[in-house]
Amino acid sequence: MIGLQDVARAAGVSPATASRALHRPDLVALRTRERVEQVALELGYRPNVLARGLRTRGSRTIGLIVTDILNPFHATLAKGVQDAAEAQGYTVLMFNSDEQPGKERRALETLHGHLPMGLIVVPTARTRENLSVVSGLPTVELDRASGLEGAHTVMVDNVAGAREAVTHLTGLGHRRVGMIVGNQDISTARERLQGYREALETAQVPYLEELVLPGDHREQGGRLAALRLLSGPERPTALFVGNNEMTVGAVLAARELGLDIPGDLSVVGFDDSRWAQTMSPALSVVSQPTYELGQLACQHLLSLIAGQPCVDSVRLPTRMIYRQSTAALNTVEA
Amino acid sequence: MIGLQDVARAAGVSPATASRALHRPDLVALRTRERVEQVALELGYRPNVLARGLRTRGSRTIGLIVTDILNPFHATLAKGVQDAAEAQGYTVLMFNSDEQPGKERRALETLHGHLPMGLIVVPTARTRENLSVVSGLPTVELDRASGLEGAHTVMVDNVAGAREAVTHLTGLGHRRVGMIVGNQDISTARERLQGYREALETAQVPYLEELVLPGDHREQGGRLAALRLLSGPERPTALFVGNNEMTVGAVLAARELGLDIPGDLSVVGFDDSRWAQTMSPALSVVSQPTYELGQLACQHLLSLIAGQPCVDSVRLPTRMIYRQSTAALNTVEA
DNA sequence: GCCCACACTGCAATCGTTTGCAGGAAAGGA
DNA sequence: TCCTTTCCTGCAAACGATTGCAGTGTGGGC
Repeated sequence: MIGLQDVARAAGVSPATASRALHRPDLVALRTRERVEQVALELGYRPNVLARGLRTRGSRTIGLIVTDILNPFHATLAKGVQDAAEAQGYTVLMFNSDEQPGKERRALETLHGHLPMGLIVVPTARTRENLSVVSGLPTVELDRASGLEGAHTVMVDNVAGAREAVTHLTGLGHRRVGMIVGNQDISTARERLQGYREALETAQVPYLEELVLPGDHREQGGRLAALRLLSGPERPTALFVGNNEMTVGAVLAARELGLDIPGDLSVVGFDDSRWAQTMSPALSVVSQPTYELGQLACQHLLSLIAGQPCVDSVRLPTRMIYRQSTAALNTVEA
Repeated sequence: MIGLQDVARAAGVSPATASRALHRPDLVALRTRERVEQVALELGYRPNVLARGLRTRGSRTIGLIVTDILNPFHATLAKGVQDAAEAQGYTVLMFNSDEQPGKERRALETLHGHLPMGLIVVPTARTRENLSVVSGLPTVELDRASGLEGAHTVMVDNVAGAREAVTHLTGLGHRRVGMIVGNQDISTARERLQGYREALETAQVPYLEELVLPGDHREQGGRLAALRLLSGPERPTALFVGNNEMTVGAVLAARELGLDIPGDLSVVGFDDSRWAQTMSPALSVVSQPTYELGQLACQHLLSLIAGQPCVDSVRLPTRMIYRQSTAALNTVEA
């Protein structure tokens, strides 16, 4: 490994001067600086981030914890964060919590030892407690809010998104609109449920508890919930599903039961995806500006690190995309 | 930040003893050790990875460079690597090359400064040259081979996989079998093309250059290639596509042209995915043990780091999955 | 009672970089 | 010519953990 020592020796200066030449150009004579830069380039010098981080207590590294990297939504968030970080010369240390508070905690502990300058986290149900591991670290919560007082959050407007989706369904004449909803410990699930209720109320459709079933944010959970919901005596004619993975399960469940979409059942999912676009019929969804969400969270964090004042909470709008999985209620049949 | 100093002071020993108590248990008296461990736990001590890495020149960190984190195949590889690394107490620094040699090089330079103990890379077209940035670093090439002499590689048997797919098609009676093939600078693309040729030869079907069109590994490239291939005067009756993203494009192209799958065109893709399973008709594919591939690469790398002897090259088998996108050639029509 | 061996602990150097401080040279003014 | 100011450079001390070496104390053997 080529060290600053080597560069200094080759350029005939002290390590101190070499260091300054490379990132404090104004403090060193032009000729010296050029010589050092030249030598550094020739030797392929790369600063040792560990040593520098140790000395300056600033590693130009940020942590990122997502709950499921296999979910394209999270992969896209991650890419947004990474691209924004790289643009500013930051390195991202990425971890996966798999939605498990225990794994999240271990990730935070590992991260802590790396002296990151900030953290972006998609919270789990226990993030509020876990964040004590890195107390004092500038932190941005992404996609969900942990509920921590005064936390910085970057999210979409889940209430409005859900409202739009369900309003679309009631507008098509549906009165029995089911919902598969996520874990209520998680803010997005709560907010989407709220949007659902608001839309029903506006449409003067009574809210029926038996039409709202919980899922676990994964495909299997969505499938099981949908099977139960759709096998009942008076099954709903429309279904709003609270996240992308559960939507997959719900559609598969409908197929298993031999239900035609949208003939027997209209379906709207939350979050767009390749799969939603190419399945047949193509799925109507509430789409989210996912990549931008990640980018924005990172930029927000970097401002925070730089000590610039910024708003606590950012909400990006969703956009309803109308495809072929929703249709007007067949009043003859109903 | 709680340092070893603090632990030592609280336990009434020197930092040296504290250090040994925590990871050289045999060198320190039982009572002392227990006291230190107790105190470390109470104070929530976490070793400073930077300082340790600086001193020991071993950071328990490995680098991972994939070419496209948005591609579920790569996301799955990444998860396999991460899970295996975490199981051994290693942290993964992940980068995205986006298939661009320039980004790959920058990633390697950044990585180099972090003094990683090893590297897992999905090579781009220029990885051979770029790897000089981290010369001497234990490295495993994943999914593809850069062509570097004596490199360690973990891949699937692309030739056999492609052969099986195309043999399936010729077995159904197809004689005009098109292929959309990747960048020939990349080993997987070369090998899959070779499998295609071998299968044709075995079936005594002549190899026609005009039926093999290049794509760029992305959806758009696959779509454009398929549009050209399927708009010709004598269009193929079957299509083998060289990777998952291009398959999406090819299927969309077939739909645009109003071709029925599998009535007008049989399609086989390489690499399975949620999308392939749920589209209609469900897609026949050559599936890969993706997660295992990532895990294996990581275990291989860790053996390499530990100085254990291991084979240079590992090949995992693929598995052909028969679904509804392939059908016997309609001889009346043909 | 003496000495040796052994088990344990502490001192201090080290990793590569940054940075406060001070010294030295050059330049400019008197 | 001499002094002051400015500009540039080097010395040396950090950052926090690890580790070779030396020192201390205890117990046991004779």
